[in-house]
Amino acid sequence: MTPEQLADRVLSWYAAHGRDLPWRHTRDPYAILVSEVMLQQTQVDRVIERWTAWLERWPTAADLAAATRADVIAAWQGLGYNRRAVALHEAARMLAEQGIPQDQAGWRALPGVGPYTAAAICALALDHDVVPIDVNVQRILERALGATTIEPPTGKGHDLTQALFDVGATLCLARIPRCEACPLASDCPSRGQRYEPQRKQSRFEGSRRQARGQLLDRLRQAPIRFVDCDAEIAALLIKDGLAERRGSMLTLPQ
DNA sequence: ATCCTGTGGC
DNA sequence: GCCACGGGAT
Repeated sequence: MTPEQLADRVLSWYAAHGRDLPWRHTRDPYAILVSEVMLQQTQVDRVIERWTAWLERWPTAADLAAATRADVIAAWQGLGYNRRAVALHEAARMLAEQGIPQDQAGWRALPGVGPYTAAAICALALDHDVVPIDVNVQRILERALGATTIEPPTGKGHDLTQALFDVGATLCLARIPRCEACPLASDCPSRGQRYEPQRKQSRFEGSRRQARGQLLDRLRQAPIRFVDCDAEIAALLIKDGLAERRGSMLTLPQ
């Protein structure tokens, strides 16, 4: 199968079976940025309501830039990878001050925006003909083409990106793909194959990760006396901009 | 127990 | 290149 055929079939499938997600109703770069940062390592179902509420509370980059960091961190509760909240807040300040970047390099200059997110924003908000490669898109391309990138047909970068996300999320699953429903199956060399998990995740119970999360949750409720917390864990939060020491107290920043 | 639309620090 | 970074769902 050629890349052109793949794009064709995925786009046809998407027209009939694509998901209707709230951030697909906007082209506002700030709103797309919020969705992409939330979606980094976080599943769609958990992001939908949080994105909607976030955009209601802070509709523009200037609105988010004007918020306190403490409020932004508090609003991130439950989304995980809390550094993203600090990065997004700082990114909003840069957007409010410097305007909207028009290319991937410009977006890469924002904290929390790496190669994937920069490409995604350019494809989805700026309508550039690029396809961001995340693990899901990479999986589809490797299985179907033996390739790691794809050049979208002119004018189709935006739709092909959304279409590949949906194929990856609903059909070309990591372990057990649903080839019987996949528009690529008839010409996919990997059709019918199963895959073993390769990633082993360390235990969460009793981990430093858990301790971090618990301390941050306490800070979200109220400042605490420094002596009442594990200094090593507090130092980790401070290093990431998630907490600060004020006298004898540990608080959310600002 | 395993999965999940990455980024940044070293 | 390797590692830390959350938390919910299944």
